[in-house]
Amino acid sequence: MAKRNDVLDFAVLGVLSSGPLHGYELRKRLADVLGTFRALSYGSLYPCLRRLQAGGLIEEVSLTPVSETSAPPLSGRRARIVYALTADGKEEFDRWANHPGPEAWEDEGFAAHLAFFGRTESRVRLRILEGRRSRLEERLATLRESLSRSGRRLDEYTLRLQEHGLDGVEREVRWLTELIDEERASDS
Amino acid sequence: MAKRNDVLDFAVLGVLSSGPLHGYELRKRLADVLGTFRALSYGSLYPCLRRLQAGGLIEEVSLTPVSETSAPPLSGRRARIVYALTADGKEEFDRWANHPGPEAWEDEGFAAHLAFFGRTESRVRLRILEGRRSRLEERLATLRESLSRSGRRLDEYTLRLQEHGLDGVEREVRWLTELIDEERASDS
DNA sequence: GTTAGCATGTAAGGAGTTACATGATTTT
DNA sequence: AAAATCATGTAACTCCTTACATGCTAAC
Repeated sequence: MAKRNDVLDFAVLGVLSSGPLHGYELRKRLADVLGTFRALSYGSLYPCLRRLQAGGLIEEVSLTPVSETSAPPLSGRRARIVYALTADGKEEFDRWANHPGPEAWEDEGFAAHLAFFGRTESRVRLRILEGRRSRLEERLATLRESLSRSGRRLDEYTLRLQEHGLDGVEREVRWLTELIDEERASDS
Repeated sequence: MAKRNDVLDFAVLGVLSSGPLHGYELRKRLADVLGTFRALSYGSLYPCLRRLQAGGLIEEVSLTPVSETSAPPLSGRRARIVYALTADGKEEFDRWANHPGPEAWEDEGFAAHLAFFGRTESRVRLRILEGRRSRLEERLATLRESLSRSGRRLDEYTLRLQEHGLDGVEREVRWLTELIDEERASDS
């Protein structure tokens, strides 16, 4: 199992795990949670919802979504399709959040896991943060190696770009170290 | 014109502009120049070469590529197909390098332009750097706005991730400002 | 009355990857 | 004799975006 769009599926389940929502609203939450960049189009989202529904992880409900606290008579507006997690969906989300695979060290996967750290056990959080840091340290080694290998014959500006990229990764490693230290302190 | 793969095409023309190369070697140079990340697969590169050839921007040559300085009798080895820029290809590359479109402010496009700054006029370099900086300042405004809008209801960790992303963009703006100042100084 | 925002969806296409197919040469 | 590196190429597949189709309500 687990082969297809994984990260997106996980994010959708994660957002739905705080309450039922319809597609349009879901997309906005997704953008907030994963960063404005990962604001996917409806052309991705709606097929994803159908896929999750077909897999029995979410279902249509007729409840008003949580966003509508003091419901305006939901007068007209086009019919919304509100989705909620099923029991299987909750289970699947929990499996994702607390039994991370190697996708959790990659850029997108890591961001998605971090976004739902509130639903992840402290022990697992630490594992994800450390795994991510190792991943970046590997990348750092590769970058340094390639820079010292081809650095001399590179354009001055290209060199600056590479060095800037390297600094960025180093910065992220320091950031992760901070998070790890805090996690260890609060866990103790 | 100009609709399809643009950035990749530009990068290939750019690498070939320092001398003829065959696909295998070209791919390695491309990785050095654009960062190891942008190391595209042969499944992308070879079709790209055929596309450029069909467009008359590159052509097959029987010369040994520059990489073979003191040629080992090129004994066996599978037949290599060495490509060189045509006159049209040189012209097209120059148009790219010195008449940048809006793609030059985006992540990939900017990296590609920077990689060939050696072949770009100082005046144009400045324009690209400043355009990129404006682009990032826009992004900064969007991020800040979305952070202050949805920041309160965000998970502590998600917030940290967003802030880290924001810091990263600010850092890039400072970096660009350095480059711009240097460019202005050397231009004077 | 027209624009903006809400709301769902499909079809076509772009850009890339992986896995495969093929085969030689050099190094271990 | 196996493994690594050189070298070119194709087919299938993934994931995503854009543009379109539809239609309602609220605000200007």
